[in-house]
This record gives sequence, structure tokens and C-alpha cells, in this order.
Amino acid sequence: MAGKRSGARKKRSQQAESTPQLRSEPPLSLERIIATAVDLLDTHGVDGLTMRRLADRLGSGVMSLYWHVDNKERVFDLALDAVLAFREPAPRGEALDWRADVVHMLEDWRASMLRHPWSASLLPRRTLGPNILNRLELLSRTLSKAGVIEANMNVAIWSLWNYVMGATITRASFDRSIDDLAAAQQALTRLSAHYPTIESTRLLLDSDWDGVFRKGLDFLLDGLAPKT
Amino acid sequence: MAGKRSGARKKRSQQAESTPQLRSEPPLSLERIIATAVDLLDTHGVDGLTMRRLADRLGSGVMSLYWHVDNKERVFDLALDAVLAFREPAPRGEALDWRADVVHMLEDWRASMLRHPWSASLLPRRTLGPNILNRLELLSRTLSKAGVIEANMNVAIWSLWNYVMGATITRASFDRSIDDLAAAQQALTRLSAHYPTIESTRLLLDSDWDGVFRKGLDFLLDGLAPKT
DNA sequence: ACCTGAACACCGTTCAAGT
DNA sequence: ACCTGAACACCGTTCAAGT
Repeated sequence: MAGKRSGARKKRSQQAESTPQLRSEPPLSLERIIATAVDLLDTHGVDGLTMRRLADRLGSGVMSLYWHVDNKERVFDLALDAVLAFREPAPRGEALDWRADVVHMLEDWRASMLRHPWSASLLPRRTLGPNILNRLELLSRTLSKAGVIEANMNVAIWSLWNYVMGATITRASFDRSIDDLAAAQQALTRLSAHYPTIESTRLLLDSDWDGVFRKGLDFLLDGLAPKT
Repeated sequence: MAGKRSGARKKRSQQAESTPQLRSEPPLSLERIIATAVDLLDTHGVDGLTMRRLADRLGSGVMSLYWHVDNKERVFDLALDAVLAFREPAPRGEALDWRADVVHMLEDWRASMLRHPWSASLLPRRTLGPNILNRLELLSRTLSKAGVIEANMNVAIWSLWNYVMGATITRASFDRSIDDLAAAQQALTRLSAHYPTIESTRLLLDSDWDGVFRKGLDFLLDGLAPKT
């Protein structure tokens, strides 16, 4: 009586055991759904997130998800913002090094996204969640305290945003396929007649990503810093 | 005899006309397939490209595509590279303004991607096609002639790449949903208690994207320029 | 060499219903 | 308030076959 149909989608809980309620899954909740979605994305990438797979992992029927969440898009939005939480550091004394603060904020941002390689390329295409807005607000406040006037503020923020996003998206996708990369560089070598310059510097392989990020950021900050 | 089954997928050619061969579709070819794919992407976005829709547009069966192309991934790769063709300008005199050359190359690159808003966010996640490699090679050569030494070359290229990609991806996706943007800014205003700084500068609305791009690029080039 | 339909193993989501 | 299965309208791709 317990197993109504043998072909039914298996659930992780026991099927014909003695006390089917004991030790069963906790009830669904938005938090559990999003946490599991992040897991799925981390292990299987963007294409690995499926409403059906998500439900399976949660031990529920697919359609149960839709009571907690409007649609799959919404799952993406929430998973993305979840990954971008930022604990604002205790506001330190006033006249400290604003530049170090900015670098720290942006490096933390980048690190958060690299921990979840699917997140960076998703971010620019979705509506900005509260955690991202919070990061932007903090960045803006720091620049403001540093003396960047309001007329230059949006240029400053977007330049930094552009740079961080570009660096992180590139890094995240180049990382994923180190084998492909080696193959690409090999192909490049075979084509060294066409692309002699980038072939000789081993552009695709010899890149110190962290160093590149840091240096480009410094150049940008040099330009954006209020002239004294 | 001509219309074998009424429920068959309609083709754009006539079904029971007098001379069914006349005025029919030209034969399939990789070029036609890719050109149509680009069309589809331009008008319906990334999710609008479907093997079935592609075949429909071409007046062929779905599976016919697979003779010309390995799989859908390959269609993406080829469509992307097709959109990034670059006509190398006639090599002008020697000691000209390398900086103007670089800016021109990168602005052309950005413009090409903005003409096909789906392309920018696709590019970093795919293997680099010949047209992209060509652009990188040209950029590299220009920097080299400008005096950037080999040890600094990869940092220079990747910094510029990161910036261009970030700027273009952001611009392309913010453009697509100007209504969403206004809604987002409105939501921001409602939340001005939480995000006072970015709310007051109207970060989401008052952005001169072209100006931002140009300025940030200038700062980067200031930093990357060989010291004289 | 080039094209095809049927079939398989998936998708996201609507709906009407159960507790 | 919360969860469910059946069903619909899609997907990409394998296969065995047609010309």
C-alpha cells in the first residue's frame, strides 16, 4: 500500500518502512529551496539547475516549489543575491585609507563570485537584489567620503563595476575549463603564423589573474582619485 | 499526393502547387544556417534560438541542420564569431598615435557587440573563435609597437579585455530593459532609507554609458602606457 | 552527399485537486 | 496554508532510413 506504483519517482525517504514520518525531510521553505539551488548550481553549473532536479533533492514534488516561488527566473534571482551577501565591516575611524577600503570591498566581491563560478555572468543580466544594492551603496559612500564629488560619482562606480564584472566573468569561465584552455593554446601554437604576437606571450596560459586584477584596478583608482 | 499528411509541420513553400521546385528555398549551407541563427538571436534573444525554430525559418527539417553542424553549442560559437569580424584598417604610417588606434579598436569591438546584444555575455564563456583571436592579435601588435614590453603585455591585454567585456555586458543588459530599469529606480527611491547615496545620484538612470566607457578606458591606458 | 520523421529523454508551467 | 500528479507544449539529439 505504501508503494503505490513501482515506476514512481523515487524519493530519498524510505518507501515501505515502519515509521515513514520519522527522520523525513524538513518541510519546504524558501530558504531550503534557495540553499539547495545554490548547491545545485555550484556542482552542476547554470544548466544543471532544473526545477525537477531541485524538487528531487528536496524530496518533494516539482509543483510544490511553485507555492514558494513564482518561477525558475525567481530562483535564479534569489540564489544570486544569496551568494552576494556582504557583512559590512565595523565602521572604523574616519580619516583612514579609503583606497584600501575600496580595494578590499571589490576583492571581497570578486572572491564571493569566484566561489560560485556561475554567479558572475548571471549578475549583469538580472535585476539587482538587495545585497548587490547594499554593496553599491557602501562603495558609493566610501568614494564620497574620499572626496569624489557627486558629478563624478556615477562614472566612478560604473567604471569600477565594469572592471570587476569583466575580470570576474572572464576569470570564472577561463577557470572552468583548464583543459580546453591548454587545447586552445595548442591550437594557437599550430596557428602561430596567424597570431604570432599573442602566441609568443602565451596569452591564454601565462596569466596571473589575481595580479592582473589588482594592477588594472590600481590604474583605474589612480584615474578616479580626486585630484588634490 | 503532394500533401502527404495534413498535420505535417507547415513549410513556407507551397504544398500542393503546380511547380513545387520553383521559387523554393535555396539549399542549406553553413552560411545560411549561421546567418539565420544571428537573425533569430537578434530578434528573440538568447533563449529564442532553438534548433526547431531555426529549421522552420530555413524551411527544412530539424535534423537536416545536424548534417552541417555538430550540435547547438556549435551554432552559438559560429554565430558569435560571425558577429565579431573585424576589417583590419589599412596599416597607416608608422609613428602615429597608438593610443587613438587602441581606442578605435576597442570602440569598434564594443559597437559590434552592442549591435547584437546577446553576444557580449556569450563571448567569455565560449572558446575564442578566429575573429576574436584576430582582434587580440591586432591589439597586442599595437601595444607592442607602442613600446609595451613583453613582460607587461598580458597584464595590459587582459585589463583592457576585462574592462571592455564588463562595460559591454553591463550596457547591453541594462539597455534591454529600460522599463525594468525605471521600475528598479522607483523601487530604489522607495527604499531611499536603505540606499540613500546611490539613490540620490540616480545611479540606475543617469548614466552616460559611452562617456563612462571612454573615461574608464582613458584611466586604464594612462596606467598601461609605457613610461617615457 | 544531403535530408528526413519517429522516438526518447528531458524541460517549465497550468490546472484542478487533495489535505 | 501547503502540497500533489496529470497533462500540455515545448526542448536537443539518436537512430534508422530515404534520395
